[in-house]
Amino acid sequence: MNWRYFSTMKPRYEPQTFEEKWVGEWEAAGIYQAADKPDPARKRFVMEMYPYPSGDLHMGHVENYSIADAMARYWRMRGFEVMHPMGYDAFGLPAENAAIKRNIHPREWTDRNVEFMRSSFRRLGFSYDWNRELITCDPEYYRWNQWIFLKMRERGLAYRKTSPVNWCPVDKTVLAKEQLSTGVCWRCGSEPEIRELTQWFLKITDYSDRLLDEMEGLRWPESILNQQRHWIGRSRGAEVVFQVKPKNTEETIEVPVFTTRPDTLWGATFFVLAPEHPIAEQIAAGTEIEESFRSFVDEVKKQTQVERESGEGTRKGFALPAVAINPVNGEEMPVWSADYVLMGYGTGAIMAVPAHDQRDFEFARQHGLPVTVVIQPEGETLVGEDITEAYSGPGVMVNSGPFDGTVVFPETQDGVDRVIDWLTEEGRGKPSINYRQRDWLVSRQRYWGTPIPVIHCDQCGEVPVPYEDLPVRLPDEVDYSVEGEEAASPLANNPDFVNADCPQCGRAAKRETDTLDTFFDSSWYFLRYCDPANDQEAFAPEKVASWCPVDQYVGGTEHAVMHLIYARFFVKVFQDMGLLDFPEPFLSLFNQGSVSLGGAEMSSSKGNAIDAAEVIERYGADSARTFILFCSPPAADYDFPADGMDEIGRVAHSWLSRVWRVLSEVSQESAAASLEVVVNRTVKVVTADMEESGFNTAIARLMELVNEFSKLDGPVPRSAAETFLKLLAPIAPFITEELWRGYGNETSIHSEAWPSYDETLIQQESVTMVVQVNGKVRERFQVAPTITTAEMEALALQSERVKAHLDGSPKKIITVPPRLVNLVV
RNA sequence: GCGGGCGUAGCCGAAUUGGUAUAGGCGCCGGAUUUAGGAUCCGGUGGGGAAACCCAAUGGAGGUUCGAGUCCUCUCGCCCGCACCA
Repeated sequence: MNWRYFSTMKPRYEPQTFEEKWVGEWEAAGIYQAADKPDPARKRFVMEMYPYPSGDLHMGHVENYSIADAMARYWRMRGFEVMHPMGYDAFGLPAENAAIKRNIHPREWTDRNVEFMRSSFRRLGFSYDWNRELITCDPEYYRWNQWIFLKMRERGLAYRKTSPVNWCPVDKTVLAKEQLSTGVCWRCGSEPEIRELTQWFLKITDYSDRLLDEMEGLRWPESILNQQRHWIGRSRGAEVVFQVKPKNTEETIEVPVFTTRPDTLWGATFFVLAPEHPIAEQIAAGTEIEESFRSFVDEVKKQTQVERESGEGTRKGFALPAVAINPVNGEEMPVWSADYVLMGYGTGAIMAVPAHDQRDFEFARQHGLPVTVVIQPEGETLVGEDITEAYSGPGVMVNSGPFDGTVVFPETQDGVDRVIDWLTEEGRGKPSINYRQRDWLVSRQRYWGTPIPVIHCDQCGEVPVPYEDLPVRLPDEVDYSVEGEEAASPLANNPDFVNADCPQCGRAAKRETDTLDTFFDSSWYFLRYCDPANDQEAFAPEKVASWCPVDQYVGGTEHAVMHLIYARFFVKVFQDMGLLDFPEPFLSLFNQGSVSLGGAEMSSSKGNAIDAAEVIERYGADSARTFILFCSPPAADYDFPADGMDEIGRVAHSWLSRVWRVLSEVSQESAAASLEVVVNRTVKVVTADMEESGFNTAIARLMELVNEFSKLDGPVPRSAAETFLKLLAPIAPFITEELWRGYGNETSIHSEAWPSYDETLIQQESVTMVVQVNGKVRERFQVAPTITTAEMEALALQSERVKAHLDGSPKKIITVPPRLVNLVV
């Protein structure tokens, strides 16, 4: 006997008629709300990188959230307490630029977009705990930015210094080193100018070693870890002091150099100072080359990074009137200034060993400087005049005084360390470690950000705003127009904001007018999710302790050395402050692939996007989600065909329609044994797929099961149908709920337990055994999975088809129960 | 140049990690049903053959192995990240 469960059943799948209804019901039932104190053994903190609130949402965005939501829903069904929050990275340049362009306030623009994003996310059925939503431009959020900033300042981790910094002329603000991609501004692509400015920095370099060493246990894509390792760029070597003698004076100047190859010290044939090096200027000062040197420096400075790259091969140099003394053998060598030596790395000065460093080699050949070989590779004798490139591999030290005959392996430091020890004993040098990473420049000359809570007083200097006065609120009035010679924030135009009393002496003083980089906001928002309404502290340590660290983080690769390093840094600082007791914020990181359309990056503003709202309107939210999870492995890139919108209809909507047709009507009869086996096997493989985030293959398995269902004579047995719906629920939450409730279930499918499977049932299924002769398949049998080796061999040898390829008895028989027999003749 | 990754059907992609290559889907071809459909259902879809059956193929060339998409060597092509880091 069959039941038709839908008295008013619509024959067609029309998701628009029921999807929205469930959003409200789920929220009313509170099924996605996370407790403050979960069972620590059964908790999962799942989150995606929170979005910048923009006014549109396309299928590229949908992928990120669909992946995380499928994970969150799966784990919830697996019995975990799941926290899956959402928030908005609501400060920042785009809001300000858009506001200027449209002549509205950034807050208005932002609020509108937040409202749009929130309703889009609800419509897509993402299982967020909306009670934890946060918006970073909310004073109740950014006051804790200010609190953290002041705490860091107390610990000496936030400080101001004057230095050459990158200033983007289009965005009209300074940039952190991390925000230059290939030498240009990461947002707008313009070439930055170098300006000498006083800026706020965070001392992230104090944490370089921990950032490097503590990443080891993270379940992150190797490429991200590698990018971070390279970004931090720790290199071990020695610092060696050279005596530099300008020709026009008797005095000598001590100039330290950093080298990773102190074993090549005896091969140093010249000495190079960066053009910006103050000692280079000192040497030139008052000599006849002073003018020409200055124009050389100007010429080098004029070059941007991009130009320096294009001018590859020519190494500009300037011979300075000085000699340097090699501390290992007392030999004099000429002193040069050259563009390839950077002031920003090491000490800004190098010993040049052209025989063993390619850059030094090129410079030496171009400027006629000597090349002395001091490392001979095995089985070869290099001659300085003849070689055509530097040799940097392992070998035996020669012409190296006490170290002649020492074998060195630069890769492993073998031999090199002996030289460092010797230098240290002799007082000529010491071990040294250098980092590529620089301190994080966090001040920005923009309005729409967190005001830096500092007051500048003529009497007292730099005075922190007292904690009880936080937050320092952004004023509503803003005048972006005025721009002086000095890079200044629009806040500087607002006298009501700027003028303040010094908290220490009470006299008239001026507020800091720069705001914080928005990466400051995102460095700790995951902690705030644990305690979003706390007005006494940034977060209650016990709440963070019960949910953090984040178990699964989902996002793109673009933040490899920005957000993902900054957040790690903050957590380590909080650990030192005793606010939490774990070293790393994100245990597992999943990078979704990029989504493009017709080979070009999806972008609504460029008119090259598949709009999520349009997909929902035409096919429903489930189709959007199912398509994006099915079209390719979630970590792989996917390029939509030109008719991408139709493709979603052909693939996802038509399959869900089929699901609808096949499962609208179910039978109360129990499933036949053969169907039970198929269902159990499906549970097994889909579970394995979900564990590995293999959503595309999970959907493929579910498609196979639907194909099986449709081969049945009558309606699908209810138990089988419900198992299927549970497996599909994390991916397509609406259709599964609609059908599930249609069967008469009174509570949500999303609160159901994930189906289990019976392995013994799966073992009853016959499998195909193949018989190969010399590796070629000649016969197949359906056999029980429990078949023995002897049975397999017997079966194989009795086959006529096999005998036809056999000339006598096989030399060797390989069996792999229960799948394969290979006969070797 | 350095680091990471990829190359399987016309297209997106599977392949228990060394064991039936091409699951699932799109597209295409054929059939059924329908007043009609760009709907639905069924079947086919590397090549040859009526069929039994035979042969080829995972960018290319070698190698290890009873057996290689998977491991090794070389090579070609593409994508991403970093750019003189001493």
